[in-house]
Amino acid sequence: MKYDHIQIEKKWQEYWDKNKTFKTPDLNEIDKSKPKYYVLDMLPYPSGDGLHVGHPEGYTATDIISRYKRMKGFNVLHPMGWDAFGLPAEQYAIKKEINPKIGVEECVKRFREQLKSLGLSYDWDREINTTDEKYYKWTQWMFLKVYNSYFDEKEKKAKPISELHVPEELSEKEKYEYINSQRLAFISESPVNWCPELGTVLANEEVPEQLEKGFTVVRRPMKQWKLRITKYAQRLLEDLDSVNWPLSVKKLQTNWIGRSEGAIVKFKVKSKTLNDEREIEVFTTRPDTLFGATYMVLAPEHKLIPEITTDACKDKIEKYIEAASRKSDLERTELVKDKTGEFTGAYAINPVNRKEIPIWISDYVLTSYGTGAIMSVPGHDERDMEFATKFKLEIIPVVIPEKYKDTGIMKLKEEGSPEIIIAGKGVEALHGESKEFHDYLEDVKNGKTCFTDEGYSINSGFISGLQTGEAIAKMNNWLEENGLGKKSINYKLRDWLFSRQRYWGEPFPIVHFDDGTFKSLDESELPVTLPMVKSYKASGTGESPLAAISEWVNTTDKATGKPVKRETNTMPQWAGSCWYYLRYIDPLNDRIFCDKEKDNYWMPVDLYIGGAEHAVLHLLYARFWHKILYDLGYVNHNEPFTVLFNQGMILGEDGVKMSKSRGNVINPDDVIRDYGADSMRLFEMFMGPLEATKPWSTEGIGGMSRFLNRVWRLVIDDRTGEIKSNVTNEKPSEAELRILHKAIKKITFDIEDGDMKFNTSIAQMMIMVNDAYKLEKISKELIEKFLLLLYPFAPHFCEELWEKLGNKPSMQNQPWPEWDDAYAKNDLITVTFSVNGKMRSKKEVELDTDEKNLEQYAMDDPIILKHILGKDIIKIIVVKNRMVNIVVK
RNA sequence: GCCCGAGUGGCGGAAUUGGUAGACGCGCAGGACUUAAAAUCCUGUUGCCUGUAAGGGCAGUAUCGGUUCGAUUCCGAUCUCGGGCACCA
Repeated sequence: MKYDHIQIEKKWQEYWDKNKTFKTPDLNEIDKSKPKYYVLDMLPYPSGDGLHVGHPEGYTATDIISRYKRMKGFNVLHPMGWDAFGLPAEQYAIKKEINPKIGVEECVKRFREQLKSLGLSYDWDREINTTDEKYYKWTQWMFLKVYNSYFDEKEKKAKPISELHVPEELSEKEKYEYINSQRLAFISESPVNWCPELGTVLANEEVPEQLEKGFTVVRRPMKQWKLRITKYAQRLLEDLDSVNWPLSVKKLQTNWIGRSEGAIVKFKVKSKTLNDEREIEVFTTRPDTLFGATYMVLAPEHKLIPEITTDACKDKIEKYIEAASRKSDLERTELVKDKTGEFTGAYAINPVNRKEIPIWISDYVLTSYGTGAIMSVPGHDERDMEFATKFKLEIIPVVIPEKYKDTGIMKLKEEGSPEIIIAGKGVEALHGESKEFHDYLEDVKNGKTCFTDEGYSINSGFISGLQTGEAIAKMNNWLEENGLGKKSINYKLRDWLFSRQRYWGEPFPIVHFDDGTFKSLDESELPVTLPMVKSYKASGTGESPLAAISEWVNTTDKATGKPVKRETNTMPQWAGSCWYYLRYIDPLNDRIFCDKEKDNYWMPVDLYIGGAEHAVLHLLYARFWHKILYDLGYVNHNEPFTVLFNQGMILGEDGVKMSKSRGNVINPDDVIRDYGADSMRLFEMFMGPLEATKPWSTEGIGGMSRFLNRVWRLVIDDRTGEIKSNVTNEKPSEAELRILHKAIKKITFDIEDGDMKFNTSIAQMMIMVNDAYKLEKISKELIEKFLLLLYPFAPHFCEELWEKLGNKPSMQNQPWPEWDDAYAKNDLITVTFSVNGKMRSKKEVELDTDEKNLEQYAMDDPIILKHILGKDIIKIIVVKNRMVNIVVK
């Protein structure tokens, strides 16, 4: 009987299902003396197209680890579920003209079948679906927790809003507003990323992906829900140190959070339109360049603009603001290389030298970063220089590179007049002495050179002559002493835009009163379910389709009996996946999202595998939610995922990304039908390290199927289907033990080291099989041990042979084999002999032959003798168990 | 422009820590079995030069240079590709 993958895989999948082989018992039934291991795959989004070959790659890796860890005696949690709210599911449903709920059911069914056909060892009793109301009830519950919390600046953590100190003297309305302004979930009216094609707003993190798909994204002021993730910027940054994640992902998150240290500086405004003096605050990372600030620029959205603009400039300014507001982000950045701007007619006073400097507006200053205003130091900032050159604004060099330190600073310090290099004596003094330095200063003044690095201050009064670091420190002190500014830290990270104007998402547990106020629902009123409707297409007006369903929107406030309208925005796709890993731990609990004791046992996740595309989106959001839950005491750990691993992409056979339009998509169903799930699993692991991007190969998987057939025929007689006659019950011979123990050692190391390089494990198994074929007879014990090694990789195949050899299923209960170094090591080792570093000869010697003998062997070697004949031996290097190198002249 | 990561045969990829470059697989070539094919098994497979042959020589891990007895591995510069960020003051 030949190896029949279709029949065998079906048989064992049914067996595992029926016997619940991979069920993880509830906490009170578990043997707690064993260590735990939580292996998690990133929650898949079931699409209409089904799986592609990229999905099983990561899933196979986690499956290997799961099966291995169970054999090693761990309690393993290895669950699977579905992330199904959001745009793709909704777009799919629109295309098919069905309700998304129906569409999701279809896709999930298909995905589940496909995953099962891969023989993955999930505990299917813990399956979750983010669109199930029993699930999203808790997503809404968590939103309430976020909404009903504020961030305590002293303790740097979230606390219940009931603990917030509200000033007594405020009126009721002011109190309401004050509390709302402190909540971690809040409504804000600000420019957001509006995507007209999708009819919804997008989070900053989502914009690049949609632009890549060819959608447009424009800035548009809208009232939206946001989550105050910025309060957690510092913790999200710091705690990256405590997790074992790929450096690239840490780097990505670090850049996204974008911490920068600097100072806030206050500039007084001098304007004809104002009687009192107003102040403009700016953020700068280089307070040492304050003496070089020759003008200011405000973002077009800056609040002070209407107040300070002079009548003469009003028209032009208003026009500019109008034009800027209509530009998309893309237009404001990439497409427009030329700087634009307008003069307000107003001036500010540079606090360090009392100089009057003009105030401009320009869209190169972003309203959402820092204070929305900058001081311009054109000599030392490329953007400022570009602007200054275009509008003919003054440029003063205030920092010089290290190489001019001596010619510049030292010399002038001796003369006691460090700050007058530009005019008068300073320049005179330099003439003839250092033309190069003089030319450098001229280039800066003329806008030809821009020096943005650190160096030494010049033309800067009390900080002239200081190195940048010292200059910054001294300036910061000066600012603080004079009440003109202070040290400050800024982050690029913005608050998370949390509402979408679409149907297919979690409704907010919020209701609005007629007077414009709103309140959250009580926990007992959850879940707020999505109404089943016919038309759920995006209205495109900026309003959710839910707004049109009056019988859903209009309801009554439980507490007051007043008529209220439900919030009609829905939550973004990421909401459900922010906490799913907690639900797996306690999926049926209807009292709480996850029992705290169970959380304490299973969390944190020991291994988390998924694609790199989630580096900032999901992984940042999930960490943020987890920290809030931690602060409020619902979970026991600060970070959810201890180890993260990114699997690489699988490309088409042509070496480019798989896509329908290219026609290079490989369907796993076909592969499993033709070669079997075991061959596919093995091949995906054999293609290369898990993290690498690598092309698919149909011929390659044929080779893997050949390998399994070779193993099969090693044991089974093809014609009779019986165990082959040369398989004996004798103990393995020494030769057999040698090939076995080497393989056990290699494979155990490969799995344990966490590099996810299973290609070498499989190579080792192939070597073992090749060696076994050379034996006259084979011990049954050897084959059984080999099957245990192969089992995590090709489980159906191994279960079948295991059973055929007379053993009881399942192999899952067998312990992982141990190796003995006495057999894993080679007794004989090949040592190479080199002359002048060039390998000339080699010899087999016993392991650990001492250096003296090795040297003697080399000197006795006729080939070596030939190469050193008639030459002087300068040096002999001997490395035990490796080589001898003779240096001659 | 800035920040990561990677460049090894025809291809995917191996090479503890600086110590035999190319494990294992694919492909290809030759052979065995077969009436034939498929399947299977065996042999060979970095390039160039040399030899009837066994063999021998030289070059070779993107390029150039450095450290070293010895470099795919360490250091410096350059090139190419992939990923991320991009007026963040």
